[in-house]
Amino acid sequence: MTDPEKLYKLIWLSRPLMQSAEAAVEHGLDGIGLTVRGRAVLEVLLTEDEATVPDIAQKLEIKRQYVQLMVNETLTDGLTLKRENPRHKRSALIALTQKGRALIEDVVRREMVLVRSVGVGLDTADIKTALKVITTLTENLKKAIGNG
Amino acid sequence: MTDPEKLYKLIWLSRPLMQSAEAAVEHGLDGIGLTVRGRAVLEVLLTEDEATVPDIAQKLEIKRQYVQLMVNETLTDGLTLKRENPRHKRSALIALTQKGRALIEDVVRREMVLVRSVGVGLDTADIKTALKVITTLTENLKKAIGNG
DNA sequence: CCATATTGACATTATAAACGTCAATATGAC
DNA sequence: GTCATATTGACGTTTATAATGTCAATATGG
Repeated sequence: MTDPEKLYKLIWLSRPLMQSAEAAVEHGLDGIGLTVRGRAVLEVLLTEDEATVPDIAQKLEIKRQYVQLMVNETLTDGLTLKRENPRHKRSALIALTQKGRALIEDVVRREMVLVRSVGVGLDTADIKTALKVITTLTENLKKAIGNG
Repeated sequence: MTDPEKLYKLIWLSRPLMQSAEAAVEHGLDGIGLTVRGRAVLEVLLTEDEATVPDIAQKLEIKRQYVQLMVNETLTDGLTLKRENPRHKRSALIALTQKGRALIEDVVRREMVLVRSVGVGLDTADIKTALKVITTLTENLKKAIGNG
């Protein structure tokens, strides 16, 4: 049996966690010349290697029109470039430039240093458990909304 | 020792969790005649019984000027009322009306039903662990930003 | 009593994102 | 190949959430 009170608390802790996490990211981005939304695009491309704008939108779970703006910024800044898309002539594949890759890798590296420091005192097994709980919870919530 | 990769994943899961949770709340608010920000105020007052606008702002960790708007809405809708504040004559205490209390209690009750259903399959001990991990993580992140 | 702080009210701005729509062009079924 | 349908990029509008700035009123505390 689950304890609904604790579960309720846990769910609402997601907001403060997210806010501090994003504040930390913003902090780390200070003076680097990369915006938060630019970072989001680059991070997707770090794992995806190349993707169309709609692909990225799906990954980020936001609308393609907004991603378009994000991507255009990174193109302007020379952090990404367009590659011919064999599957769709109008929709180019977006990929990291050398500059973009160096930048996002540096950003992520620094973030990992921070993560390491905030993780002091936490047990690996507990983190694994938390990861499982949060994942399950998120999936179940999505399903619950989807249905009714 | 902690596993920074897993920890990193866990931190970024806070966003999808929060989004589905808030989507669920919005869903539950549909047709009730209560806005998301109205709900936030009422929920604070459910645990605080009475509070000034600046008090609520501190609880919600947002600016008092914005909370003022939120509170004014609930006052207009007859969900909250002003009480004389012995500690400050200009800053009234805000408290739930019968109507407001009934409404927020009903909303929370329904949310608990949903929480119960999405918690199926999760172990109480695991939830407790997750709660501890997330709490620690959030605190540490806040500290880390605060300092350097 | 008076300097200082708090509060409410209001206006402006920022950010993240949704929504609507158009024209261009691709794609896929025939 | 042609044509109906879908996809995409571009652009404009709108919404929600919140921060910021500022003023006047009024409280509070030394």
